[in-house]
Amino acid sequence: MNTLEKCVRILTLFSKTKPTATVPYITKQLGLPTSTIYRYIAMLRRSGLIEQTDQAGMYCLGTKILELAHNVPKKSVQETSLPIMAQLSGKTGETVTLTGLREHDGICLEKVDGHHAFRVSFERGATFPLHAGASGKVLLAHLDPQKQDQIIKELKYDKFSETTITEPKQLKAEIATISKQGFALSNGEMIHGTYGIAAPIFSLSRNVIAALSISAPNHRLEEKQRKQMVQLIVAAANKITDELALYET
Amino acid sequence: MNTLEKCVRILTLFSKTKPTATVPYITKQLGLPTSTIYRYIAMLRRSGLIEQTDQAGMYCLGTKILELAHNVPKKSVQETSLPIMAQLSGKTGETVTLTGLREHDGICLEKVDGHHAFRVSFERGATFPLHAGASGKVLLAHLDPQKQDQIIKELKYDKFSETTITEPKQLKAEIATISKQGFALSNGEMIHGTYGIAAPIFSLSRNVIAALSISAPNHRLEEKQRKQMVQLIVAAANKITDELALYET
DNA sequence: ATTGCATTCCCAGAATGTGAGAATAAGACC
DNA sequence: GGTCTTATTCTCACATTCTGGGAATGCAAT
Repeated sequence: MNTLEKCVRILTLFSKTKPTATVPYITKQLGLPTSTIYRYIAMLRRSGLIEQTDQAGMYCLGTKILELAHNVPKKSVQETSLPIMAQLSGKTGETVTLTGLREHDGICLEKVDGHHAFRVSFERGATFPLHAGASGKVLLAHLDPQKQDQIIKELKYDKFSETTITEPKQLKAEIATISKQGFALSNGEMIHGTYGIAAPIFSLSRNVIAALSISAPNHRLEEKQRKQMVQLIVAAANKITDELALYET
Repeated sequence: MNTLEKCVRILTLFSKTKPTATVPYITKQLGLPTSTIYRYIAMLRRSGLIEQTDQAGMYCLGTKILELAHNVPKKSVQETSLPIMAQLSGKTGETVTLTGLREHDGICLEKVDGHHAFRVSFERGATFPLHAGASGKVLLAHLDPQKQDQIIKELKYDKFSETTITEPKQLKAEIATISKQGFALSNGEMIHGTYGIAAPIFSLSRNVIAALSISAPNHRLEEKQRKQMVQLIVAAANKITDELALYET
């Protein structure tokens, strides 16, 4: 484990739910000696990746990361998708999200909020596990079998709600269905009370590169509307796939 | 120069205007041997901080950075400022920006876009030098004299337009004025054709912690409106300062 | 085939990283 | 003011990793 890897591990300890950490905490998490962690914290602070909060002994991620994030280029999927997402969100009034794959997680690359006051809203950069929610499942479903198996084995199967899938077998069955039908549904698997529909976006070489999804409070996606929504999402995802194919040639 | 510092230098080479880079380019920029840079790129890719673009040999910042950025906590200034910024933007129709200090640069922490179709719009995480633009100057003006002198010496004085200040002496004079009057004006110093007004936000200990600014095409901030705008900005900045003081006690 | 370029490999010497413990600083709590 | 507790820095002998020139491999395009 080299210096960079250790630094990234430290940085990854911070999350939305645990945005600050003390040195003793980091020490425990990484199992490295205190003086070593202090040395790392000093390094990370010098580079701006970590900052001290108002409270002494508390650290959080620094603004240098915002600066770097500003320079992460948008991929062609993102640029192609945005107008189509905006259109879809306008037509349906619901939040539309573009999700990519990053390691063994899904990551929100773009989102267009719906106009309803009561709505679901993810943020760019938010990550979530692949076993819960329509986007995660649809990404997983269209991965090549090797990666798929590997990820299914290594997932942690956190239970977010009553409907969250927590068994590898169950997940495999679900994924097989999704792969056949070309879209995924989620009834509150990740966030209780919400409903999600997702469809895959492919590269020219027919690899999944992202998932397009729509999310709403579940009463607005009951059976009647749902059928129509599925059609809209699948059509939009296919449109993005097609446009990407045009550019890639 | 340790591993992390080298990594951060590599990451910092990427910018909005130069979002991708090749290994030979990085080699030249950092003055390190090719095989070393390849080793670093491999490390950075493993951690997701850098990704390969469609073209072989081209690299760009990776989505891991988006994930990290999502977890950078908002400081109390940001949370206090946002509603006030929204109100100010609503009232004036112009873009309102909150700018913080990061090393020797300003960095956009928050922004609320105005409703005009023709408008100025910065993005969260965008950085810019302190010698140009109202926000930069106002931050510089209220720093403690030591830091101020140091930064004034070390600035690179890039010329963005006709009105950009490029002389340390001139900048010092300007800053003295700004410090006295409590706000800064910029007539296209950074972006030709735009006008900016900025006021400082202070901590309880009376250190500048951010600048609040309003930016617009210059014809919308002509002398008549400008006076009123200055009052609005200064009032809003003071209000934020006061609210922060309440919490900090 | 051949060229050009990206990328990986190799390895002995050089430079950094490591971590227990001591030392210091900074609050917090009698 | 004194006494804790906890944060933070420092030291140094030792271990580990890093370093970088050059050779080797891989991969397209010519």
